[in-house]
Amino acid sequence: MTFAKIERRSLPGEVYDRVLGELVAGSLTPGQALPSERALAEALGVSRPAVREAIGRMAHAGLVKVRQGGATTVSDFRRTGGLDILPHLLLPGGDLDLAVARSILEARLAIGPVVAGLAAERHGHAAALPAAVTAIETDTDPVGRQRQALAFWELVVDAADSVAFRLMFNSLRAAYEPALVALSAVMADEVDRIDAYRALAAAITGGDADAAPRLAHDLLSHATQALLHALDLLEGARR
Amino acid sequence: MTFAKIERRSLPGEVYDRVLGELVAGSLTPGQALPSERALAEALGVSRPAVREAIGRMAHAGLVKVRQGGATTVSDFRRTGGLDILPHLLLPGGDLDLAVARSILEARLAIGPVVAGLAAERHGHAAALPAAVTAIETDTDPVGRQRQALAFWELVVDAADSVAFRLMFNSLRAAYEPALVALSAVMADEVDRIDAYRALAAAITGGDADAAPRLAHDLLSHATQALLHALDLLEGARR
DNA sequence: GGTGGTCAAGTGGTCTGACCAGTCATGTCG
DNA sequence: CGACATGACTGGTCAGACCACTTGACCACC
Repeated sequence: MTFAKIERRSLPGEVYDRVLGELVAGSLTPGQALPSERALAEALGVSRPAVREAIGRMAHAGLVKVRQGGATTVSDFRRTGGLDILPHLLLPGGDLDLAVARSILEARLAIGPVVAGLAAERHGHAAALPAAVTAIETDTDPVGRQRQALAFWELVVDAADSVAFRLMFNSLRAAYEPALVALSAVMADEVDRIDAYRALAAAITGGDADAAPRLAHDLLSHATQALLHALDLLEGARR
Repeated sequence: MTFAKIERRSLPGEVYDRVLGELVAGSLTPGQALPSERALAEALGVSRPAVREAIGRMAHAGLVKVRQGGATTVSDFRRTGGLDILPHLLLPGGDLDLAVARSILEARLAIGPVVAGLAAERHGHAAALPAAVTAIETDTDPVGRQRQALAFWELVVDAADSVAFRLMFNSLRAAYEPALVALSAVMADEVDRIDAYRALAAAITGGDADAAPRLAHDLLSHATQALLHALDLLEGARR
């Protein structure tokens, strides 16, 4: 028997999610004034510090603009938000946002090969790659394989030795992981191609900066196609 | 006469920057325990709520791990941080981090062409591009030209109609903007190539998804080369 | 008619002090 | 020696207060 983790969410976190939910849902439009902290605190049944902390995070993330004395106004998160709000946009209120999912897939397909190329150029810390491939191969669970594949890519990003791409990967993973279980069926196609992983690992460790991007693109494009197709179907079904 | 805006920094923001500074400077290593909120508050001469809010933001950004009852521990920001901490890594304490700068340039060079390609594919909302090129051309101030060029790229990203790339752009811009003035000399080379911008704009509005990435790469690679060279020189000088 | 001054109300900014809840090291007892 | 109570310490939350600031209305003045 497995026990689901008891979730202990913090109060400010809850408030943050709640307000952000209103924001991405569109009931709070850019430029509009947020209710005052005191009013929000009363409406949500929490104390002002909790609301303050949540709003402070939102301001830090560029989602709202607070001005002392004046009202806190909503910013256009598409113009001012950072990559870290991606998870909230992907699953606003539990439903998958198809446009966001599509854009994440595009980003994955575009960036993966670049990172693989950089990793091949610098092939310094890529010694662990073959073991990571074996780990994918050994894992029989579809979800487990996805996690192993994620770990594989993490090593690739590490080998690329680029802070910017590393942080980008972290943000994208944060958006991807919650949907990981739901995607396991569609992704099985990709994570089963052990040979493709092995070839990519070999190109990187071998320092083949020409082949690595090509192999990475080849590896990623299959599932990307499948997923985009699935998204199209979903979109049709929702209409 | 122009007046510089009076900047009013918030106390929690100050605390955040201070602690993050310690973190990226390496005096707080991953796994290490942060001083308690009360101790930090006393050490920094502020109240506990201010410290709490700062730590709350850091936890939200994945920089530290707080556990009720236990100590707050430092995470490895390279493994858990999001793209939004990039500005802090680029200018830790005012000095430019060369490796970070290099990685941002690589990311720019890799992503720009992809976004341009997507924009050409979808050429839906690219009507404003020619005007943006004219805006670059009209501006005589080197720094102003850079800002106009940034606005140009913003339109390109918009035309690409990809949320993920949009947010990525926002994060990268946040890292880039503080250094904009310092870079104006090296970037002048790029922003003076009005014809290259015009050609790229034409390819995008014309829906030429083959030429757009090529033109974008061509446009970006020049300054990238120059900047990487400048970074090498800087690195040599620092040694 | 425009300018600037004054004032009150409302907002965010910060602090204090308090209590709750969870963790951990300590020391005691079996 | 080991299991276990216990107390010190940590973060989580709250209420209430005061300060700093913005806004808008009103008013006196030029």
